Amino acid sequence: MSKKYLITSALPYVNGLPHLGHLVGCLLPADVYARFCREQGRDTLCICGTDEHGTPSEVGAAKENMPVEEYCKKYHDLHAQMYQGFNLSFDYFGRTSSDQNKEITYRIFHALDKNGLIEEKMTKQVYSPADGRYLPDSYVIGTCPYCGYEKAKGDQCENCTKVLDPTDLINPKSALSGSSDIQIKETKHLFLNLPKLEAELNTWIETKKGIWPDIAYSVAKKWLKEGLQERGITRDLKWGFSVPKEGFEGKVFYVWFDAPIGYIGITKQWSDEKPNERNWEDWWLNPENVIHTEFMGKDNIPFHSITFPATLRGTGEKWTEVSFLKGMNWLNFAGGKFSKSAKRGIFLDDALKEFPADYWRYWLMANAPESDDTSFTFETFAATINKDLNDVLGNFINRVTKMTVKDFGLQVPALGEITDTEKELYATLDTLIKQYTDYMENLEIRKALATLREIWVSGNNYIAKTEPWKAVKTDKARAATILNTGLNLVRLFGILSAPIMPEKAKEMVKIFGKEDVFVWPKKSAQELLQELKEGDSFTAPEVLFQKITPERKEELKLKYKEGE
RNA sequence: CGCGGGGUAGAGCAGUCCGGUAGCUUGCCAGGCUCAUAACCUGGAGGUCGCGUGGUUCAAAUCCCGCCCCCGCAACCA
Repeated sequence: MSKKYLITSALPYVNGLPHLGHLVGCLLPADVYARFCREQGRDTLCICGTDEHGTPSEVGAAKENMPVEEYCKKYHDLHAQMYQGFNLSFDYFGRTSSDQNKEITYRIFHALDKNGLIEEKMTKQVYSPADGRYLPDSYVIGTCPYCGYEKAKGDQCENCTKVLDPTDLINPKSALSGSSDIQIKETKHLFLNLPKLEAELNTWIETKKGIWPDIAYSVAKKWLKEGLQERGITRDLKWGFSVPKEGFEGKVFYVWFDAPIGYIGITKQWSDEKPNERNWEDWWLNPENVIHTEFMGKDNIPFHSITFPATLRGTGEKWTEVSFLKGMNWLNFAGGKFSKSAKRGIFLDDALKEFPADYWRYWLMANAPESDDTSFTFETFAATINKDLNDVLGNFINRVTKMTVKDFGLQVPALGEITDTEKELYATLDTLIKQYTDYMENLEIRKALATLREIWVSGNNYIAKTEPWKAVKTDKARAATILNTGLNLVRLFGILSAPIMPEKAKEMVKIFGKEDVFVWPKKSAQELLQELKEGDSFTAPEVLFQKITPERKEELKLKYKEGE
């Protein structure tokens, strides 16, 4: 039985709109890899959705004066719409608040409870009568007892970075209402006993050394080294799955308990749509036959490498675990963080208004923050789009098709004698395509994109060497051979670019009126460059890419306040 | 305090695991070509690889020690 490829992107929190950072860290690479896998002919399932429970949703809904269910639906739909705009090819974009997720969450919870991994503890929680709710730690602000910073949050002081409890703060206030009437209440909560699973997790994580990216392995190891602690999985909120246990009425599961379970719940949403042909258990209770690749920003690594695997293992059932965890660093905006509240950075709706999705997709993958944080600037964005997409790729397509139309019309000219120059091209492409495929397979995204670019360059190189504009005057058959090869290159470049730039790739292939379902090339370059035959007709393509002018670049910098 | 990541030509990165005269892209300079989106192709200049004129070694960007700087870090900021 051939393996199944399960691909998940970290679930973006429903509250507010996503920006380029969300896209680059998990959503986009998951899509690129899913496309790659599908083109390889693999049984692929790519799952994503919105993470909906928790205080920020409740607060956001109150602010917009709507019921929290409605609020979440509204933003869920907005997320879905934007991701569609970026051509993210999730097989299902679901919700952690779905009935299916509730069912799976309960199932896992009961199993953990049965295995003695769930414990009750009394905890002190901050209650604000003015807000009529318990406050999460970071919603309490006050003066830091260590450095005197007046706007320290109850979980950590941003000024001195000390980790705090809300009760440490001097003059604590609610960040919501500003009320200083803060009460500490004793309330009972459930905890997952992570220490019991620590040794087992450690053994498992060590098998990932040298396989997972450094950042993923070392963050997981760091947590284990410091020793796991029991982790609260319930909260005093209304918006969430109610806790199915006596004595816990009125409490819900903590968002971080049901959010990763959401991958499974969402898969069940997908399979419930066509229960006769789909079965979520084939994907999630089938560890021997499923390769599960997860994509996420570095903040999410602990949950996916420690907490969630522990949750699944604790059930005693054979759940599919993460095989490869692709953790990404941050994408910053002009040196600082993207920020919703400060309106810093580029949000997805704006991005799509400025440029086609494929421009963003290409830049983000070519500059993916794999080994270190990376900054987005319009300077590098414009330079990359102009050089790589316009000068190298776009101009190649343009020169080859224009020349052919002028000298041979709208038909693929005949392939004549194959010379050493063609053979050299075949050899170069064989090497580069192999390299490109390997990098995609191993999720070395920047290197993959650099190789893709090299592939495009090899086309220009070939044209420069063979000089068809001269050949057409002296040896028309030779010119025909060169342009035949050139047109085949255009089509091949389209196929190879498809996971990264699906729209533009489609346009590149479409001019030959052939398939628009992409199949990853497995033949030799020589065969690949003979798929378009003499006499096949094609249509002259529109100019595929537009340059970003210096004026436009400056406008964008001003508009998005780059450098402020 | 501690922990993790990073510090390599003007800019952005690879190379570090498995030591052997420092590589890629962009930018700059020169040449070629003129089919094409003033583009393409070729060549060149440019780096004491954060610091210690530290240790190991015939040989260190790569291993060891000490230090400095940047980014991130306890769970509802991706």
